[in-house]
Amino acid sequence: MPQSATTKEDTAGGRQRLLDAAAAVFSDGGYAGSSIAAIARRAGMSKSTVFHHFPSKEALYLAVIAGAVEDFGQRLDQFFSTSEHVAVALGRFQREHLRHMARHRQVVRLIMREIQDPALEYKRPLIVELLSSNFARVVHHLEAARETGRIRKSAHCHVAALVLFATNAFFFQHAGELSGLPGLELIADPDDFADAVIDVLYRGLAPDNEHGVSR
Amino acid sequence: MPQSATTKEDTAGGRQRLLDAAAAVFSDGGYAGSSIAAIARRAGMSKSTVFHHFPSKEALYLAVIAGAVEDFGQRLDQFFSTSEHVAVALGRFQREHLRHMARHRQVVRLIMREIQDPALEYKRPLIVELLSSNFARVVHHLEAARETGRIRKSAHCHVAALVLFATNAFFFQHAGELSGLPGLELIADPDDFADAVIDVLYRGLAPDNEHGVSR
DNA sequence: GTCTATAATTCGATAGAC
DNA sequence: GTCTATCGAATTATAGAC
Repeated sequence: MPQSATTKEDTAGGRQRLLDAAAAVFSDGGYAGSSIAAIARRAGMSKSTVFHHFPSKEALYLAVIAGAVEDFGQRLDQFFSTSEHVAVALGRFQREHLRHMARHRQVVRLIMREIQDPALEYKRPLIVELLSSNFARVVHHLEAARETGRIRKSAHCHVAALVLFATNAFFFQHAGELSGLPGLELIADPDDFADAVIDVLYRGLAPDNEHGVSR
Repeated sequence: MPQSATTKEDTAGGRQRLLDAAAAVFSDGGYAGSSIAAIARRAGMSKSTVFHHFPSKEALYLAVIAGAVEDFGQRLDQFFSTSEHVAVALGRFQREHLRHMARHRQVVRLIMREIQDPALEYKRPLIVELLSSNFARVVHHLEAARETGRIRKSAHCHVAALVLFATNAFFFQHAGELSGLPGLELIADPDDFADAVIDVLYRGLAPDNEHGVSR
């Protein structure tokens, strides 16, 4: 901890290079299929250097995942912080989330795989916790908007947040096939897609004159 | 083709038993990790009988997937066919879709895995085609509703349909962890969840007085 | 490189339904 | 008798061990 900024930041520092390399290697090959040696080679450093930065393969693996998730969490609040119209804020969140996933596609793939069938079973709660934290943050912002009347009082914020994440995850996973489907070509652009989703979510499908519905 | 109903339906007939067994075995173990022998054993028949029903392991695998998808496709139209309120129809679709996935969780897992990293790479288009067909059907129903003014004219039906599927897929995959999250316990019941999603999607998040928004 | 175990697929043959 | 489901044994293909 007592390093000076110079040491810490390091020009394209070893640590970050290591994390990137690990993300790439883990991403194809999975946890078990990736050797520290391979990661070290890719990062252009020796195995011992890897162990200087992280105490174990597990720790490195988790650091890769936590890094991307927390990184997004840090920026998340900004998307909502301003006093703009909620729909605008939501649109920005959605676009930025998609961009973030695109930028970190390897880590995202890692996370998704880890959730489907965990390589580190007993670490799952930890990862879920990380993701939940960001989720809770979005919920919180929605609820704040609801309090101030910028979102309808009866809206279910948890569900709304979930729809946001779910839709983005889906888009991320299937953007490839999706763009081939008739009617969705227009949506090939993530930004356009994000806007379209928010349009539906914010304005709803109901005709403009109608309101409540009974089941 | 010229079999009588008796022959075809067969009391818990071998064919269906085979498909069920195949779904179970393929579901854990994946395509490569599952042997015809294991499937035959599970279905209580000999290997040769398997090949009597299906020309190859591949064909069996695909039949399992196609079966579940087409089964849902057949019932899909009914969910929309009536003249009830769109929100009601949407709610039913959402609930039935979740139920269908729950009933066929093994096949669903198979499909999701197949899409993530395909065991039968060159069959992917076929599977996508199957799924797309159901997707297109939902879009079609939404568009019909839009024509008749039961959904607002400016709504993007493709995106709305995608949100439906995406949300359900997400729920299916993460229902476990989800129910642990604070604020989502209430949503543990799939039916309640389905209704909540439709509430958001149909009515939107906008305050009841407000309408269009510029970005 | 050969040898071997494992898994896919093929080949008759049998038994029962209509 | 023909048709279909079923089986046991025989035949390939393949991947890994040595």
